[in-house]
Amino acid sequence: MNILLVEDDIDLAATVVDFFELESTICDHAANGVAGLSLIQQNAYDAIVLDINMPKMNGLSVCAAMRKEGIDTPVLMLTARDTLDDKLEGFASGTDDYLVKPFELKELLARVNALAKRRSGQVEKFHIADLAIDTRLKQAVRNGETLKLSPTGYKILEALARRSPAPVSREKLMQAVWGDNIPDSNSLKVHLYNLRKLVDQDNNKALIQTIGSQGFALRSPAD
Amino acid sequence: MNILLVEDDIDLAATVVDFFELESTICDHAANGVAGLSLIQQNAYDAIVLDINMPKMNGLSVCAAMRKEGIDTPVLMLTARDTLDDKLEGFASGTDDYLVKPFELKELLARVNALAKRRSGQVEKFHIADLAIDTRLKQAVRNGETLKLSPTGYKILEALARRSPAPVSREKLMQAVWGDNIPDSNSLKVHLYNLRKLVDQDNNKALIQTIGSQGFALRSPAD
DNA sequence: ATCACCGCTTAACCCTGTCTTAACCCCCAC
DNA sequence: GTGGGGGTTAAGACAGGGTTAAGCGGTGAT
Repeated sequence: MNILLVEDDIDLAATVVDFFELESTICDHAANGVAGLSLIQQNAYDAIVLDINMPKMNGLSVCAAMRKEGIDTPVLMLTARDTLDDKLEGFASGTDDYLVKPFELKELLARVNALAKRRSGQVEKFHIADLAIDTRLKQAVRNGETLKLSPTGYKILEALARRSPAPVSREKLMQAVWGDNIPDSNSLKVHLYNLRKLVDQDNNKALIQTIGSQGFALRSPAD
Repeated sequence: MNILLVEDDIDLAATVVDFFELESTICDHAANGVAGLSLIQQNAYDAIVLDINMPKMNGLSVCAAMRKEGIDTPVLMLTARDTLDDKLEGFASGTDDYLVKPFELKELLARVNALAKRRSGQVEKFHIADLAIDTRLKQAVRNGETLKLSPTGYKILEALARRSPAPVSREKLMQAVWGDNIPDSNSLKVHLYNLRKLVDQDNNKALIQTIGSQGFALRSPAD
């Protein structure tokens, strides 16, 4: 794992770098925005941690600049306590996550790992047993055959895969498919039914499982 | 999302509750520390917002008390403007974040969401003797076999595991399972019976133990 | 412009597993 | 002996999920 920290507080930066290296994560460091941007342009990082308040070029500008160049490395923003507007702005400029100072080191690590992983998942595919999902092509393959999923069917499947093997509650699923305004009735049930027919079909191993009154999970029956 | 606000200023509290409900976040309210603590003990919140200055029991004490009981729900502390010392004290008592009054509602919401989300992403696993419980997967494994728990069965087991090896009173268990409205009769007894059949089965070492008239504990018999 | 097709929603209905209830039993303490 | 706390059992109620079919709206082709 290869990440970049852009932070003007030298003490804090040193602490973070040390901690990350303990976890076998290589962590470059730049002390201001301009230096950071230049490193970003030169290297391929798995994730980037940006402080917002910095001399020369603040984190938001750095983020906006790199996005403009088409660099889609995930970015986690570090913000000071009382600057909410910054945060909102941050997300507009292409930030993937943020953390409020002061923070715990292990939390930063966890989030950075999550971001890096998420991204590698974005480019690649999910694999659950013999089912492969390609989020870019928006299609799923099982047993060599690409499944003829409807748009919503695919959305549900991807939402399940994203959390796999953990169960996903009905609400989360509906959220994932319809966003804010959810249809009245049991539409989800029907979609799940149809999805199962396509995915699990005449296959012995049913990957889509219903977990008690918790929700649904995508995992191989053995687990 | 289910959060608790403990705040003695009724007007402020009402404002916050209204705002949160607009954002489809259920927000309980307690007007003083003692009431707050009792709600905390009874319910499982995703996050708790505590005012520091309150009659009867201040926010710091509430936070310290709940941590002492092993409740690790994230806490956001509200502090008056010019009491920095309070803040430092706050973090000592187990606070996860704080906000200075006056604050913007949307900022409070953003922080509370961040806290709750952070926690829900965490993987929590419990190990009691040869029993392993994974709260993310919502399943329990003993002796290599995953147990076929009913929804309520799992809830009870998780509640027991959360406090293990301490005993959990009937009331606490019922709260954990049914929340507010509890069934009339001896349903818990039956659930416990069924749970034991699944967990302790033909195993010599019974992990679910009944403690005097204290309640029930999940621990290995040796302890 | 019209028609056919496809997927989405809706509202039934059925079925299975789970929860509740109310017994009865046992053991121990008083 | 009596009462209370807990364990065991079985039956009925119930909810949640599964299944099916009909109708609606949009889209693309003719």
